[in-house]
Amino acid sequence: MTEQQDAYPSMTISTDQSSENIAPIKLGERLKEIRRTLGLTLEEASQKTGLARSTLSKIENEQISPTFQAMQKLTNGLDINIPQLFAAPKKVNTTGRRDITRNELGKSHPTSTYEHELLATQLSNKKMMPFKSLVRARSFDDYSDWIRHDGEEFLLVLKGEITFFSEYYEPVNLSEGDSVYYDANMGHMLASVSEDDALILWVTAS
Amino acid sequence: MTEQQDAYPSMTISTDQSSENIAPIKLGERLKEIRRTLGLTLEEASQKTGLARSTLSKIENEQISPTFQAMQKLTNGLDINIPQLFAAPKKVNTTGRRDITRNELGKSHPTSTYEHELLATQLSNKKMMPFKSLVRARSFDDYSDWIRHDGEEFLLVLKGEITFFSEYYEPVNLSEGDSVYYDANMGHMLASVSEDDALILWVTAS
DNA sequence: CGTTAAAGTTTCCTTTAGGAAACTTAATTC
DNA sequence: GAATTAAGTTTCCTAAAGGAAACTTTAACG
Repeated sequence: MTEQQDAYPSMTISTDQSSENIAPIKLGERLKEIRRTLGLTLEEASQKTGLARSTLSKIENEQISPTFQAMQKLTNGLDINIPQLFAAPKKVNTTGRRDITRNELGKSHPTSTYEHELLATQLSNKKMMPFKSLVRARSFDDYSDWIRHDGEEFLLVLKGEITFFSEYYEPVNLSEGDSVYYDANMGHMLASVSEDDALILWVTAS
Repeated sequence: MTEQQDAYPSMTISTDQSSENIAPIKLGERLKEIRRTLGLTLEEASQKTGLARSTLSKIENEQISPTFQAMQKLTNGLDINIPQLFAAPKKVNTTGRRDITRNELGKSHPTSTYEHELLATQLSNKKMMPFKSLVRARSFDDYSDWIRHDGEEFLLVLKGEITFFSEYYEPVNLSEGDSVYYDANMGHMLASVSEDDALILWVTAS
């Protein structure tokens, strides 16, 4: 498993803008945008939310900071949820992003028990992290402790056979084509059954 | 590809509780819970957030409805994000969920261009949807229009060779072991290159 | 253009949130 | 178990939010 992709005339095309969003949320701006999108006047929005026309105007122009109570009326009345209101001030437009990784050309991270190959390295801010990994471990004892982290994991055996150990269940053997989906907060670890390393694909999301 | 897993002495164990959360958000309660979890006294929280001890107390006891401004101080000071504050009043504890799908024993959904096999059908409310699919289509013409939907997709070729068509890029051929990660809002479609159906694994998240 | 109607803003007043300090309750120490 | 301290609540004041109505701006029409 090589560790460089630069050597390959890369097929990767990606438009990607990272940059965290720490900017103070322009609540008013965002609200006006939403109202406009819904095709509502202040008067109509007022009726739907139960907030005065004047109050809405002031909120939209950042003249006042609405109370939580007011915000609930807003979100209920306009049928939007709160995260939606704040979380996406600047819509991080990801449309059109794409990243191709050729076989054996991911970014390699070898450890004693695994050799992880991170796929789709060109894109940041993505919902999932896909890996292809060689499972080197032969038994439970190769680990010092359970692997445990936030999020969920999906795993599919590409080649070989592995034993999937987990905190709350009995170990199971998985052959080529078998898969598991599990919560990664539950302690877990893998071992190859045969003498050869096993190859797996796994994807995490949190 | 069979469509029943019941026939197989299933390895699937899953603890799963759905139930939407529409209940009026107990902001104060939740806040107190968070503060306690962080091991902070009102005084300490006051220093971190810049809000008066008394104000915090009133908020926690639902005596006042904090302004958005106050809420920002709260979330910044305690280093929590706003969605987290509201969105997860009752922590949906998913720890310990697991679902094993044996090769060729997923839930099958045949169409003219694909035969989708949904994996990990036992668990609901999961962040990812894993599929194994036979790509039946032989050309672009087998489709009437782009496939386009919310979320992101990761795709890996298990067997055969496919052409990956997408709205903003030139078509690319992907062989066994190759993968793509892309935004599913970008129009996309697949065709098998050879006479045989190709086999792919793909995972969506939104 | 001037008139009218609708959408949006500002003013003014009432209600409520936010802060400082007094007070109460719960824990700790002698 | 009284004295001391720390954590939390309530009071009282002031600063800011919310609503009704007056005012200004924009759009539509003759």
